[in-house]
Amino acid sequence: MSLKHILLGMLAEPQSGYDIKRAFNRSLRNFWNAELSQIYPQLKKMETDGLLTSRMVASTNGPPRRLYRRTAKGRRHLAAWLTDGPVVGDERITYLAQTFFLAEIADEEAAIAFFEELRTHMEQRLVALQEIEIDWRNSDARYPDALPDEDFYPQLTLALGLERMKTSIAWCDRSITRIRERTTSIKGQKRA
Amino acid sequence: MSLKHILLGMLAEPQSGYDIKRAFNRSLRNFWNAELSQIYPQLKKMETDGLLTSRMVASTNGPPRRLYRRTAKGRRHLAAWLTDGPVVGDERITYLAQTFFLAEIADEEAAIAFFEELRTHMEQRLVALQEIEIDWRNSDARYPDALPDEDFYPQLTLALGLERMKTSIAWCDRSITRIRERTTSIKGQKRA
DNA sequence: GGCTGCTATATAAATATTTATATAGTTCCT
DNA sequence: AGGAACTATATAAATATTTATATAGCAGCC
Repeated sequence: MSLKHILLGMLAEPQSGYDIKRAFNRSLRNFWNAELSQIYPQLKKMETDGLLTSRMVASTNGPPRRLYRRTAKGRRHLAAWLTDGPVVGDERITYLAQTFFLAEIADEEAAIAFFEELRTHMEQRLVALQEIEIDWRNSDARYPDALPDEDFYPQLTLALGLERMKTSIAWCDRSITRIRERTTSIKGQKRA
Repeated sequence: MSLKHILLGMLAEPQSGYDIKRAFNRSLRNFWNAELSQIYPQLKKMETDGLLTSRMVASTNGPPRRLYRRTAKGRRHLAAWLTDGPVVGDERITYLAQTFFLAEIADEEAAIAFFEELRTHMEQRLVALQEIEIDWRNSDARYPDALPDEDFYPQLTLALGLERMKTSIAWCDRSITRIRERTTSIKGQKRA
C-alpha cells in the first residue's frame, strides 16, 4: 500500500485532494496514479489514524477546500518506509503484458498498429517530461541558489523518466522493424 | 483488471496455478506479479465465466494437479484486449515513488544506501534476463527454424527489459555520484 | 434568469490484491 | 516409522483500487 506513503510525501505543505490529483497527473503519473475516489477516502482515513490534520479554507473560485497536512507521526511513518530500502518486484506495466501475448493477434498490421500507438503515447510523455525539465532549468536560472534541495530527488526521477521514454521509443521503432523483417522473411516460405 | 487477460495469454497450453506462478516468477515478473492466493480464485472464476476449462491429472511428485486451459471464448476475450490498443498511464513503480520523496531522510548516507540496494536488485534482474536470453539463443541454435513464432513477442519484452535494467543501473550510479557531489559542494557553505 | 463548464468533494458498489494461514500428498533422510 | 522439506491447492480476512455516479458553488455567456 504505497498510496498512503505517497500522500504523506506530498503533504509536507497543505494541499487538497484536488491539488493532489493534479500533482499525480503532472508528475507522479510516470510511476503511479490514483483516482480522486481513492484519494478522498484515503485522506479521511489517514486523518483518523493521526497521520494528517485538515482545515477548511474559503476558495476564490469554487466551493471551500479542505487542506490536509501531515503530522509529525505522519512524517515518521514516511521516513520509516524510505529507510526500509527500495520496494522492488511489484512493478506493473500493462502494455508489456500485452506485448508478451501479442502473437494472439495473428495479423501483423495490427501488431504494428499496437506499437505505433504505443510510440505515440511515449513520445507525448517524453515531451511532457522535457517541459518539466525546462521549467526546472528556468526556475534554477531565475533563483540560482534556490529550490535544489526540495527538487533534487524529483529531478532524479525525471532523469530516469527521460531515459526510459527515449529507450521505449527506440524499442517501439526496433520492434516495428523486426515485425516487418519477420513478415517478409516468412513470406513464401511458410514455416520450416 | 489485467490479470485475467494475462492468465488467458498463458493458458494456450494446459497449466496449473502453480505452473503459472512459476512463470510469473521467471519471466513476467518484470512487468507484473501475482500471488497464488490471487491466481487460484481467479482461475476458478474464469472457469465459471466460460473462459477456461479444467481437468485433474495425477502427479508423479505431489497431490493431483488441476490443469486449466482457455476456451475459444477465452481466446476471443484476450484478442479483444490486445486489439483495443496499448494500455498506458497505469504503470506502477514503487521504488520511483520512494525516490521522489527521498529528501525526507536527511541523511545522505542513507540515500546512497537506498540507491546501492536498488542497484544490486537491478543487477540481479539483469543477470536473470541475460540467462533467459542465453537459453533462447541455445534453443534457437539447436533447432534453427523452431520456436521463433511463439517466442517472438516475449523476446521483444526481454529486449526492452535488458535495456531498462542497463539504464536503471547507470541511473543508480549517476544518482549516487550526484548525491555525493551535492554533499561536498554544500559542505561549509550552508545554503545560499 | 437559465445554461454550460469548471472547480471541488464525496459515496456506493464492484473488483482486485495482499497477507496470513490451513491442509495434504510425496520424497528423502535417519 | 517419524520428521523435514518440497509440491500443490486452497480459503478467510483485510485492504486497495476502479468505475460509476451524485452534488454543489461559482463564472461567464446569451
